[in-house]
Amino acid sequence: MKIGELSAATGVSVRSLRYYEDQKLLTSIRLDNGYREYSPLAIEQVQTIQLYLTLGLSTEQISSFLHCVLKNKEAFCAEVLPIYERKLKEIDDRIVELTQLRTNLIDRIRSIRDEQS
Amino acid sequence: MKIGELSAATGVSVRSLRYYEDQKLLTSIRLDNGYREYSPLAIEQVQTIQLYLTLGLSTEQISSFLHCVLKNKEAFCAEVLPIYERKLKEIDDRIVELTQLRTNLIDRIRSIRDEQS
DNA sequence: ATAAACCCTGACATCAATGTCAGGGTCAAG
DNA sequence: CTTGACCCTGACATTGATGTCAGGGTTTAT
Repeated sequence: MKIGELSAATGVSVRSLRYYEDQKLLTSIRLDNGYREYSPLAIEQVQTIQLYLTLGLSTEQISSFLHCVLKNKEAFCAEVLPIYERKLKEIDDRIVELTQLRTNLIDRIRSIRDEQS
Repeated sequence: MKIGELSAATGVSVRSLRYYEDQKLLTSIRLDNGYREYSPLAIEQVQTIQLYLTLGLSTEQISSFLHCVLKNKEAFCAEVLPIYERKLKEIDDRIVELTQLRTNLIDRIRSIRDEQS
């Protein structure tokens, strides 16, 4: 499968597929003409990468456990849990931050409205 | 007041003060030697800028109403409210997004823990 | 054989406030 | 007069996945 086909099959841009390879998330062999050739398994692999990206993980984090997850169930990859937990803490912290901002903004909006009425 | 003094008085770096001027948030006059000279009012002005930055507004947004806010109370500046409301919506959207991500992560963490026990 | 559709690499742009460095002028105290 | 502490401008770096373009080779269908 050539890169354009993999892109069509996954909805991921050609640019991104090359980037994933750069980041060691995806491998391909090269044909004599220099074109990348992908195994059919690459489709599932790309979908897995996308899944982790939408979870907010970085390519670096993904690369640290992807080799394992592609062979086993997540639960058997010891690297996954700590990364999930770190990410969860990041998200919780960020939600707290945004919530405080939100409260502050709402107060200020109310003040303006009150002064105008 | 020279830029270093303003920086000391506000806790804002010299680099940032120059940037604010670039972005039309702050003005200064120039002495014969090319140095910036600030009025004592600049201290309060910088603190006001900082306040809006911590609310998550961009320098561009701030510059759109700062001239008004420095002269009047916020409530009399018609430009402020719509910007606050837009920002509030952004924050709410982001909180929803993060909350979904959070739920997803928690589910995955639980699955892993369940499978291991 | 030619054109369209693919593929390749390398590089710059995005967002935005701030850090940092280089190269150079100014001022104040000893 | 020298040294250290300021000040100036201009420019590159940061973050990170992706878009986009240039310049050039390959393949495929007509």
